Amino acid sequence: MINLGAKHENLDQKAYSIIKKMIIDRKLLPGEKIPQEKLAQDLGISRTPLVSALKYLENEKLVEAKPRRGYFVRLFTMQEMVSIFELREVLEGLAARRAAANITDAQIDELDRFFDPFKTIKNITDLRTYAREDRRFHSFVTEVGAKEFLKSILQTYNIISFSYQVVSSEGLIRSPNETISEHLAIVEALSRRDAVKSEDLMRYHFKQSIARLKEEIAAEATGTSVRVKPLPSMDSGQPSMENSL
Amino acid sequence: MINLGAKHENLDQKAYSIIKKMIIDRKLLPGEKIPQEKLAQDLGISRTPLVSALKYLENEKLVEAKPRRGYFVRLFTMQEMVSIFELREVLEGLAARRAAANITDAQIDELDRFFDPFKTIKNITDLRTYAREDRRFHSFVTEVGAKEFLKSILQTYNIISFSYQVVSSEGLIRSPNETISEHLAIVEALSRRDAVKSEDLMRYHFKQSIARLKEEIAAEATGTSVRVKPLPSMDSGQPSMENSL
DNA sequence: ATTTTGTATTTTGTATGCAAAATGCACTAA
DNA sequence: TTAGTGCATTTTGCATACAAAATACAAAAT
Repeated sequence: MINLGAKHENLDQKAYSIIKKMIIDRKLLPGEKIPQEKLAQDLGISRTPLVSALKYLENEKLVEAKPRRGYFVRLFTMQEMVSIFELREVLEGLAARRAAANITDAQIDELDRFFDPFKTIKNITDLRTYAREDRRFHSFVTEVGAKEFLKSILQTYNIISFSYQVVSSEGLIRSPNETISEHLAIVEALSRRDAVKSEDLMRYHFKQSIARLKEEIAAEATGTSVRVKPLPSMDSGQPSMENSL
Repeated sequence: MINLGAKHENLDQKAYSIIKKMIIDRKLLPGEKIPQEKLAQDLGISRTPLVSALKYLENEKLVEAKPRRGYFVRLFTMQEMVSIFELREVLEGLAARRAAANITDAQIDELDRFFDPFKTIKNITDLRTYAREDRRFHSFVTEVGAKEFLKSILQTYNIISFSYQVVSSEGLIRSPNETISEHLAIVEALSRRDAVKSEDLMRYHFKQSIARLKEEIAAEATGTSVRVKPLPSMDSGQPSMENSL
């Protein structure tokens, strides 16, 4: 007896996807209140499945419930963003380790072409394109190495990173000239299916960015820099899930 | 202006806590269907807040929703249990790292008394007491080192580990004689506030248990052993959240 | 002009009702 | 005996209704 997926996708699931996308695409901004009645009408559903969807988003931390006051798009402090990156460090490290163990020959071919346009350039200036490739790369590793639990957690925190857009310059914490070699080193370790090295390099990559992030925060505190801010608005052309490093 | 907590705790939160406890205490067993109408009546509430609570438990993975069929206490395969332990490896590793950085002098004193009754014994036979101490130890590290995000994730997976009771002999994967030295080494590193060492040792501790777990699974597959099974029933006297290693 | 108070309006939390789907069960056919 | 088949019963998903709480806002008091 086959159990055909068992997923009809109810209204709350659809609402969930739509609202999630609205947050990612910054149609709903951090801190903003979510108008239940209005949103329900816009989606053509009642409040019941809408609130269900909000519950999901609540433990995904994308949304915050204040009892008797409603739901708000969640806002993160800089300290919390650092915590999230520390989480991503160990989780993507694990994903890389598993990816090295699972990767197929075809996937290795695909992997080898990552960052191709940048391999020969000495000074990378096209931040937008590099940032996109960066996100695509992290997505790829997650896709190959993470399933079920790890995948769902990682997706959540990647979305937070991205939707909050901690950093300016296309979301890059460090310049491409600094990170390209790290990226290529990870690619190389994965190609060799070296699990330990892949994990180590991925964690090193994150550690470096976290250190920089902390510097930025310290600098901002002393008034030296003001690059760290949520964007005022933006339509992510490609709704990639990853934040760039 | 003070924002007094902002938590009145609605019915769904209460239901959530109660159901969670029922799963931990094995009043509801893995695979079992959750009878909405009946449970709602037992709790003296309507289905609306009950279903809300189930949504929470759903993305905590303690419960599984099959559309149009209802909610079921989630059941995990052995492979999934290994994945969960791999997750705990990196997450508790991170928790240990942070704990080493945050721990107070008072907490170090407390920590030093962990495993006291076992320090002088050459062959530990009281598995039950050791297992409890083990869980208490892991809880302590989580409490000191993990907050917000990390904490909530860890709690979830610790509960799964415990509620599913992967392993026999009080939930211990390896014998106390094997793990006591690892535990004491972690205690020592934390006391010295050595973040790197604390993380490394915690991960080593998990890696060892994971390796053993995989052996168990392989052995079970070839019919050598049958120790790995969900318990038929049991009232956890102390509802500790941690699974023992 | 600002703060406070009181009242009208909106929004939340929860129960309830109902159609559609799933389940259980008696009956029939092999 | 086992395997269908059709019908009655239960359960789910969702909309709706409504009391209690929160909010907005106007009038009064400082």
